[in-house]
Amino acid sequence: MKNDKSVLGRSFFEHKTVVVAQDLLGKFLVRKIGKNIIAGMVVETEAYVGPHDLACHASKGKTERTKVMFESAGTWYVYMIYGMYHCLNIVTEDKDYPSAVLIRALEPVVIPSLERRGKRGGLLSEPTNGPGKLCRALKIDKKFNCTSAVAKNSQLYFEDRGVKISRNKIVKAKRIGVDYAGKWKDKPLRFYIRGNKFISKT
DNA sequence: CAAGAGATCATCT
DNA sequence: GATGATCTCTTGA
Repeated sequence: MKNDKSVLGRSFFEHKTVVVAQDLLGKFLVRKIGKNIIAGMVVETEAYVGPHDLACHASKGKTERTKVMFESAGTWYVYMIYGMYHCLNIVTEDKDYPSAVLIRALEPVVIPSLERRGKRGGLLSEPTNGPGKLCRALKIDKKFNCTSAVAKNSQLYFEDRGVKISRNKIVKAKRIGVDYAGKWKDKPLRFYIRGNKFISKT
């Protein structure tokens, strides 16, 4: 089915974090704001894979801030960083196991039905090539923290629009901004689509 | 072009 | 009181 669009459900996120991080490439992040819909294709992610991962916020234990990562798969983890930017993560794997995928970059997409009506609503006018920037563009803030991406009526969720990213298009790289994580800082847990123009960094 | 600093605040010690 | 899963602007070679 060419035009088959399906919303990703909980089971999609209940696999190993490194697998989910790669499977999310080519999926679409959809944001509903009132009657407007804006969306982007996921082109870059990072995996934070559990309590033993020193770069994972939850590696220091379960606290008020990190308890979201212990939630069931498909829960949003949104937090503020450096006082000015939000980062968007989707919780993965089993409940009580702290792991998540950070959405680092999107490729802007035009929603045809909105464009036809002459609206600009479908086109992202702000850059989305970085975790802080995409949150600004999609107006994501802490209201989404601890909410579900797999619930009906969610205003923020993923869709599969049939785009398939072949294995050899996926680049593995070390994560960014985690120099404090000791031997974990160089682990190849960042994934992005080879040649895509909307990657946060090269 | 590369490198460095500042902005600014929730969270943890 | 320190620091960070960032971004942008300024400085200087």
